[in-house]
Amino acid sequence: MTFKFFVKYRSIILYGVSMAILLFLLRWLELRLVIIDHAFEIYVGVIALIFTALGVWLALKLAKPKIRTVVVEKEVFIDQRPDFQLNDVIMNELNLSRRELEVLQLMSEGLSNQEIADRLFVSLNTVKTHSSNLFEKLEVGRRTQAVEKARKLSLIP
Amino acid sequence: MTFKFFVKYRSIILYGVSMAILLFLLRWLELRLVIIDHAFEIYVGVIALIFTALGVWLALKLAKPKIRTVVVEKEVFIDQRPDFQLNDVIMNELNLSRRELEVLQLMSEGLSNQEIADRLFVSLNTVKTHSSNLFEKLEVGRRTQAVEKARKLSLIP
DNA sequence: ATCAAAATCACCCGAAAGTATGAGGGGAAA
DNA sequence: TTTCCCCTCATACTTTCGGGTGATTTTGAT
Repeated sequence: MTFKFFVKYRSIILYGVSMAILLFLLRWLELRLVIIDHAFEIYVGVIALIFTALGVWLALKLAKPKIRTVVVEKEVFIDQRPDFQLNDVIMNELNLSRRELEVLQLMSEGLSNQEIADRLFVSLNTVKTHSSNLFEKLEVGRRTQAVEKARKLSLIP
Repeated sequence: MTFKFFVKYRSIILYGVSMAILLFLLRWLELRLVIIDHAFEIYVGVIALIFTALGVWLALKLAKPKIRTVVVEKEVFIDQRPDFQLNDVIMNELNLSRRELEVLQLMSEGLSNQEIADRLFVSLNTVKTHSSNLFEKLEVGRRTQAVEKARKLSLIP
């Protein structure tokens, strides 16, 4: 309870204590400077400066820092290419099977036949068979032609 | 010039002037309170409080506001489809030669090495050499990967 | 249950692609 | 002049690809 009170008004309490001590010191100093000419002005000037500094310190402690929000717009370029839409018409026309399409897609991503086999959990022979059937339906002779043609026919993105 | 100087140190100058005026007033007040007991402590206490307030005011004036930057991403849709624009930056970055680019373009059209050789009037070996160099620069292992990567890097349409 | 299509797998073989190594010529820059 | 880069070409070899042939299993429709 009293601890919390102390924590909450810590700065203010410290300021008060500091003020009391300073006043005491200044009073003592006053008694020593009383014989010097213009001692009073110097004395008061010192008080002013010291307590100004104390005020500044207190303000920095208590004041919530101003936060100025700056909004920065950053352009993010997004490829407008809409979501790829598989051309079902061509799929039916060419009578491509689902498996053949899968092989085609992975082929277009640059995978080797063995890699495609690993990806689809089948044997290399199976992939070759599907490739062969795919080439026949697309009427091409090699994978690069298949990929190129499939892209044009919207079978792959 | 002097106007700018004033604007820049406006708070500090005002503080200085305020201090001078206050000292004058307090001096005047001092002469009126000198006959009252404990006048001095009251006098100094008033000084302390007043200049603390001034310090607080000055601190709040001078404190730099924290700048908090909020980045707002603004989506800009670009239509990448129209006229293909060769990415010269990547070309330079990868240090691709003109011949390598030519081979890449024909490769992406589905031509075999021999067909590319016929098209460019060079030998099969030459095409293989260019392909090899191209794969190295693109950090790929086969033509399908090269084509895929080149498309993504806007080296081919 | 039957049948056709799709999927899976194997093997053989030649073609194509890709790697490694080496050589020579021309042009530009230091 | 020397060096570097690009282009061209060759040879030998390895790996991957693709065609051909055939078989079995699975799946979906009737």
